[in-house]
Amino acid sequence: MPRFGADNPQHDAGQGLYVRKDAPIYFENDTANHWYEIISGVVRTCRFQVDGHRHVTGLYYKGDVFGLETGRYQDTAEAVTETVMIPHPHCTREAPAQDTSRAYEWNRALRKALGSARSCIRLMGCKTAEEKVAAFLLETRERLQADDTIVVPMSRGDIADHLGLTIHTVSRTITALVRQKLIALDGRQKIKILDDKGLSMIAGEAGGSRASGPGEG
Amino acid sequence: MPRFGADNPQHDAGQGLYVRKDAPIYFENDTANHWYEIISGVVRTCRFQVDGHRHVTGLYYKGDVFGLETGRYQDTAEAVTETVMIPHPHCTREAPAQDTSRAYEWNRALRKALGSARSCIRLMGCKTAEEKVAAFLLETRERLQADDTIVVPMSRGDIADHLGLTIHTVSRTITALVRQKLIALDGRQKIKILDDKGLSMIAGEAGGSRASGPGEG
DNA sequence: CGAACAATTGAATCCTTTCAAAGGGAGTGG
DNA sequence: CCACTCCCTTTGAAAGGATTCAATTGTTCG
Repeated sequence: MPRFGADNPQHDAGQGLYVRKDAPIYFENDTANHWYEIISGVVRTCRFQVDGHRHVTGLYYKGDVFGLETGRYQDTAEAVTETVMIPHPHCTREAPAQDTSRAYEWNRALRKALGSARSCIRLMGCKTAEEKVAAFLLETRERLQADDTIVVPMSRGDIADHLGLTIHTVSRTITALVRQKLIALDGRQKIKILDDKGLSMIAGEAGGSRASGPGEG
Repeated sequence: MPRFGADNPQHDAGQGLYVRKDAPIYFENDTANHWYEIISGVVRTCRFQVDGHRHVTGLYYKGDVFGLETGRYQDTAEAVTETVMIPHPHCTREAPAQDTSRAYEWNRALRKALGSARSCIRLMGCKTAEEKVAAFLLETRERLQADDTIVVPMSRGDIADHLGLTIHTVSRTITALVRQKLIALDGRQKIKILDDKGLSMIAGEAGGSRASGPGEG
């Protein structure tokens, strides 16, 4: 079985690693040699059910980290766009966490990974297709650090497998949001957010402001 | 608004903390003073949408940790059963990570929390109600370290809000699994797993064995 | 034993999926 | 430069599954 992931026991730590669009980075059940920090580009992790269904378990953007599981990778990682990232060696039995700074680095990375996982859980907690897509758009804007216009880097299929929907439903839902004048399309990748609060409402979040709410000023 | 969580700035680190069934531990948006390690009992974390819907974002059992977010808690934590846990002080600006052993402790805790989050994501990745419930039962057995008979500690409502279903669907699905002779009920809490592999198949996992699969010998 | 709450079950509705087909871009080759 | 093809996306109609509404059954606790 010729499987070629970018993960390699001999990566130079700190060296930037380039992977092209759609290239695999590591496979589920491979020995986890490194975790990765994204310099530029987008990465997805996914799992496959026996019936062939794919579940995109995470999407990672500039500054995010992934592949922090110990022992063996529990997902497959692939580049969504061409991506540059830094591989960091994992803690192993032979090379345990020697120095403190290393421990702190892991700490920071683990916190970051936990945050990504939380985002994913929040997204999947939405019930209807409209809630999911609205939440996804808001989340993607935030993680891409984009303003009102998002250039969605992944395909409808990726979005669908991330949200637990079909391509068709994702497409229909986006169309519906356009018709409601909440967003506008420019090609299939560029999505402009027209009504922030409207989207937030649909997503089930407190409209627009993330803080403790209006309160009783 | 009188909100009384068990989280308290003055917890004695290392002291066991007892909370009764259904008691709150901390609330979303509270300052995160501690993270918790469960000695006995079960805890749920949840978030609420503006429409009132509840999403159970995590279930934690003996040995699990929760509440590791920095700054403010992002979920509300409540005891599902009466619970004993150990509060651990969070790293703050005033009291940064001084010593190495503390850093390692956090490391271990963060890894554990990441594992719990992964489980949750795996569960929510299931598409149909049957897949979700089957996966939930298998997961619960594992995390309770139970044998074939699970004493499910939470209500149908908790299960439903965890899986993104309604109480009705959960109930119907369980009934269906009983009819298929995959499980058997004894009261509403005791669930006996009759057909391991059958459940795994439905859950979409490779039947029973978790390893690299049959491969090509 | 009765009351209150949790769980189960039935029937109709709504939403998502499935099946089927058409539309639109990007890239290649003539 | 244009025509063609391939693949992704959009859209339509029918089918399937989960939710909602409504009511019953079963448990636990006072």
